[in-house]
Amino acid sequence: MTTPVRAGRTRNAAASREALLASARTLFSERGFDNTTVRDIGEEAGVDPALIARYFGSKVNLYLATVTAEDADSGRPEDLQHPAQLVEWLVSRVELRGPGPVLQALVRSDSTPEIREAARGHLTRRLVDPLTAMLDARRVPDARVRAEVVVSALIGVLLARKLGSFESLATLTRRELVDLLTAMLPDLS
Amino acid sequence: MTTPVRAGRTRNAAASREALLASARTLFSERGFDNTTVRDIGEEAGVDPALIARYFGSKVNLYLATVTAEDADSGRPEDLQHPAQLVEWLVSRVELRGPGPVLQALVRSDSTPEIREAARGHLTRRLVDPLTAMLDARRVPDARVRAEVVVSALIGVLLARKLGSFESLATLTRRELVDLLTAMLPDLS
DNA sequence: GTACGATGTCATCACTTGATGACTTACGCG
DNA sequence: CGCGTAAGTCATCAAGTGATGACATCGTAC
Repeated sequence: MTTPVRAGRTRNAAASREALLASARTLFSERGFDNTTVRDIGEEAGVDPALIARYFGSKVNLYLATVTAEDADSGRPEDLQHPAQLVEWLVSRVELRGPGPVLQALVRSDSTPEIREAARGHLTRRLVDPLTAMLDARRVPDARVRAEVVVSALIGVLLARKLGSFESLATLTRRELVDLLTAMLPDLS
Repeated sequence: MTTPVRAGRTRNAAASREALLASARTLFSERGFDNTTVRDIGEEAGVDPALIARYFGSKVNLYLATVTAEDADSGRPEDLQHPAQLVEWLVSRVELRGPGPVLQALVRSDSTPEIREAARGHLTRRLVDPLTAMLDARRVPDARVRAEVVVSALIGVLLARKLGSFESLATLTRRELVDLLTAMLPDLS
């Protein structure tokens, strides 16, 4: 046990790595994979972009690391009991932390298949599977496909709102949005 | 009245222009703006990409031309009377002709503001406004914001389906999808 | 049939991107 | 101290991008 993980101040590999990861998450989440450059990430993190290669190997691997980090995140929707809570959770999360790199990938055709697959798996595990279980428990028919429809619909609405594509949608309060979505999707109530 | 518009065979500016426009629509619709190169468009159209500059000025202008062409398209949803018909129309359209360059833009953060604005206006005019009118006529409260939610939700679902992001969703027949969406969104029935 | 303008081709520019490796600097141990 | 290595910096590469303009070639009017 030689060096503690957060060793020195000015030179700190762990801190640089985390800074890159955090910036990558933010930027991928805002702009998608292709529209984020490693130089952007480095600048945002205050770290030389060459270190991305050192710590993550490549831009793609950095992206995959953000997905993994997302998986390890707190506030698991698996704990929720009622579908309406999932809407609440998802909306809050997007409002507070941005759509995240994964939601973007659902409806974007860019990126390598590798990336799409990672995002797809993440979404299925974190959102579709839990929702399917909830619907099943409530004897909703076609639970799985309905869960997929709900998740992709929610993502469409949340991304459109985040991007300011529609005026009325963008100006709703969070509460109003949650209530409206719950009202409009009876499977959730 | 010197030269008819569709003059010679081998050399035909109008035909080349149309070929570029059609290919651009297809590729923008599949990959989004940034992930489509002018070389791709030229190859797909069987036309030298340099002609894009000649006939449209720039790649951005070519995109805007596809949006305008979309506006002039047949099968206007404005003619529809019932919200459920709009789902039918939108689903059919996406299945047959792809999502189109405009739907992509709703949930994508790439592209210039210029492009986003054009796509936004198009969507509002073609989908949100008619749906708002229909909901208004049926005395649905908050018609406009509900229309925006429905449209962005539908786009989320259709893009996810088109991209194969979710398995069950991708394997539905068109009919099943329409019925399911109509059932899940009571505003539409 | 010939000359001119419209149409199409091509090489190339300037720029951006992800990646790489040689170089420099600071930390921490002895 | 001073040295070795981890950490950070920088110049540069190769590939790809949109755009441009010089050039070639076809079609048509005269």
